[in-house]
Amino acid sequence: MSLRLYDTAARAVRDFTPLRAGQASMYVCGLTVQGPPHLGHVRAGLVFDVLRSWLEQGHGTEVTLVRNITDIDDKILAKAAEHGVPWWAWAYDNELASTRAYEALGVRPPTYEPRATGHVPDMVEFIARLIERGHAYAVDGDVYFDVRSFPGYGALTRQKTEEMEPAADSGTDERKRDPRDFALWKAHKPGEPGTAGWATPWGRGRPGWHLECSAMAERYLGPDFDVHGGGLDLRFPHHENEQAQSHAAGHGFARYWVHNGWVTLGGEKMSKSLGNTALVDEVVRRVRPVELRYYLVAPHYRSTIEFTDAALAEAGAAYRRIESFVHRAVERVGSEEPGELPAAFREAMDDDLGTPAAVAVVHDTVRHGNTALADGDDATTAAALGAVRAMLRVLCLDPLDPHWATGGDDRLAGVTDGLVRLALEQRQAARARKDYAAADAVRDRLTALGVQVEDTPQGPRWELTR
RNA sequence: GGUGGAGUGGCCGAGAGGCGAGGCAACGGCCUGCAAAGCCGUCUACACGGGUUCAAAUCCCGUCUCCACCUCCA
Repeated sequence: MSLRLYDTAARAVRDFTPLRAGQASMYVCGLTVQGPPHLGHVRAGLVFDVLRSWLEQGHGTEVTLVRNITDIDDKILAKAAEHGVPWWAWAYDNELASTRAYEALGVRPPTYEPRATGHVPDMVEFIARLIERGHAYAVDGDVYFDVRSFPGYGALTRQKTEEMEPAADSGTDERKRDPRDFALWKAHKPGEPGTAGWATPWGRGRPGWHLECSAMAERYLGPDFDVHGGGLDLRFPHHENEQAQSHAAGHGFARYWVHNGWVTLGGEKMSKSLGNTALVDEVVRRVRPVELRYYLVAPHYRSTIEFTDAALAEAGAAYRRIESFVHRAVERVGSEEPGELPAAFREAMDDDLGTPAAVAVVHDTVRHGNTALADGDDATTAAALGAVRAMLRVLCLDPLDPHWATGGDDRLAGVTDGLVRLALEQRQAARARKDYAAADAVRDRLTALGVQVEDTPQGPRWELTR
């Protein structure tokens, strides 16, 4: 069974066949590091982390994943100026914040994470090629892509150029041949810092946004590659422009376009201008990162996720049910290594990365495992544990993965365990002499501390509830 | 104006012509000294109005509501 993916360009689900058998190349638009990341920003990272993981673990495909950092643009310059810091320091600070956010949510680093500012020579070459082929022109140090020279413009998003609203700033710009022409290269402007400019054959200036992705995709993945990913809002103009540039330069470019849906808040797309953002840093203070990952990974990647505290709490409860099975099963049968993936899980993931159905298989397996655990059927318990761990490993949600270790002080953990056991022994003694008031008092005290006590046929066990 | 998406049970969230996804909550039962955890069961939903069909949440026509993009956007 092969993976099927929804391709935005085809507007249909297509069988995924990589250019080179056993190897897949993916380019994902990363962040413009103008501020700290919110949930919407990291969703894209998460979605393509899962896609990569499924290609690797589900299909034995070797994945080269390139996710760029846009570290120079109008907003970065504006915000840095507003805060009185160099633009490059502002960008780097936010790049570090993004890396921390990805790290917190278990998003593995891509194969490579190139920065726009590190690829100016590639862009210059790219522009020269476009000018040579008659698809770009320079005016006063700016270089524009000539939309009318390229008949395929608008193909990705089915935009008919004559129906499009003219760009807000285009009416006044008489230097462009067409209002829809977009900047490949921007001339240095008087007020801008000198460090935000590079010498080119067309004068000093800085990169236009769209060009960097075309240039970096070519450098690391070649003129043709498998998947190009990013958020829905990038379809137009960003991806349309990228495709136009690369096709006009003679490249095959992306073979599949994959776009993830929004995270909304109050029914609207998270954005700084609306003030409706939930920053990763803030949310992670309220819930464990692994629960946030479950919340963002369980719905289908093309669905909108309306962020609410109640939904987040529900996701946490659902995840703890899985986690609790894994811990209880390990206590009973030892830490079974990840085993075979259930067929239903494979089918779900192959069907356009159907994580909702895949997660349902996890829950079904957990239920069977719980029954086996209650029946003392160790062989079935172990098999369920192995399957659950294998599925969770694909989603990077395995509670036994060292990544999710709480990381506390081991010595302190030992002391805590000893103290809780001491209390539980007192409670067991009270229960033995049927002094239930005393036994319940011990349990109540532990509950108040966030220690949940469960009596099992093998004796009492405890778990932290938060 | 153009392009694309959405509306599903108390809630979250899948599905895309027939077969009750899954989870959370609630209620009942089993288990328990009582709980907790777990298991079993109950709640039979698809924005609205028409139509096609033996059969429609799913296809067609119309309507309403919401969201996104149209050169800053994950």
